[in-house]
Amino acid sequence: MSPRMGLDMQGVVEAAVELADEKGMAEVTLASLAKKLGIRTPSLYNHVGGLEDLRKRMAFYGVNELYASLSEAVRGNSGEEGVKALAAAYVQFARERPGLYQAAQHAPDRQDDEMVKAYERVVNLVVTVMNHYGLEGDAKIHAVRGIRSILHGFTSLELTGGFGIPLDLDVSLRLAIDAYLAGISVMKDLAIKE
Amino acid sequence: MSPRMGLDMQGVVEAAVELADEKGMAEVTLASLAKKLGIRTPSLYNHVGGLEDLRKRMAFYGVNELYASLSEAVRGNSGEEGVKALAAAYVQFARERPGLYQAAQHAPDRQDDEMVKAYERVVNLVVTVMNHYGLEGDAKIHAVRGIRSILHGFTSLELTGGFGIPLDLDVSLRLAIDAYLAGISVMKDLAIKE
DNA sequence: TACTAAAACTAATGATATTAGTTTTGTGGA
DNA sequence: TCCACAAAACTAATATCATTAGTTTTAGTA
Repeated sequence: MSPRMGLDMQGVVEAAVELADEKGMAEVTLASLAKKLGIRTPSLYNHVGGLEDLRKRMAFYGVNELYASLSEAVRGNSGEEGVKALAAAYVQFARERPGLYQAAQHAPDRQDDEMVKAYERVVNLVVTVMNHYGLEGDAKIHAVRGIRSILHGFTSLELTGGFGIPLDLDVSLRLAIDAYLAGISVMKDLAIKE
Repeated sequence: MSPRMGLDMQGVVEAAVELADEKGMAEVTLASLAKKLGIRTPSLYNHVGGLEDLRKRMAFYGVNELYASLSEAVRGNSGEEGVKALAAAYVQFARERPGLYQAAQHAPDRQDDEMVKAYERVVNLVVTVMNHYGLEGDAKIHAVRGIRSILHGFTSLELTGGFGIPLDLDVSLRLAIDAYLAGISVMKDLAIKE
């Protein structure tokens, strides 16, 4: 053990994420984080490289947590059930940890190998559940982009208060996914018959 | 004309939007905006109420510009063609004016009547093009939420660099919309036959 | 031409991020 | 047991912002 073990980076990042979930990413400053941790602002530089570095680490943490939630939800379910379980887990994650979800949206640095890998794990999970539809090559990529768009778009609109009318949001998402999947199925049938 | 006509609010907001399009919303500060306009920071307070007020006005401007682009694109087209024209115009807007699109995402203040109305105009445009599908009541609202989720999700992921693979993005969006619309059609047919 | 109100300014304050350099302190080895 | 040291935390200082208060400038109008 190193001399004088105090805070560590993981604890700092997790405290920052707590702040984000409580008050939103905009309220996560080095000043507010230091206050929460009971230390002075410059002491944070012993654990993170600065505000931008903190945000990157929060994004990394968020993407990994999202992956954990999604893979847990998908486990055992395959095909259409898998997609529905994934979708439900996706919005649940964003609702329970809105700040962390927001943090995970930080534009991924393509030079950062660890970050790219973490991001790809999530995308590959979506690819896996979509395998049930028997799409190949580009068609599969397009289909995955579609699902990801629905999930992120719906979540983002819900979180920013974009849906005004008080009509059950879970039903909206379920119907959107159902329609999209039904559409993929019929389009695939059409393509085969040609 | 009032004494000493200099800048006006509209000019300030438009300069801020230019900054946003050039460098992203994060770079839009009162300091950088004042520099761009060749005045000192406090002078901006003659035209806007502060940074938060500026952001609200940028969002309002963005939502109105988006509406103008979308309604122009939809004009004349009805039904499925209308939806496709809307979708194409939506992503085109975000690509040409990424900062303005980002600005328009600022969570709408439900107390601000003008803002709420501007936002509703956009949503109602989507409602209009979706009328072709003959959905009624809640079903229509759910369907509109679905389209909005696809459009915003796709756009947001594209702008933040969420799509890594170099595969034609326009095709991805077109297929996603096609699949969703096809799905809505078959689901409606099923519901009728029951 | 003189008045006036808006526009723009200077000055000052408080919050933030960041760097440099100092002090504290817990742990592992002498 | 005690001591050295490295990490942690600190103070001090600087630079950038947003914001407020109060002053000066200036273009249109009476």
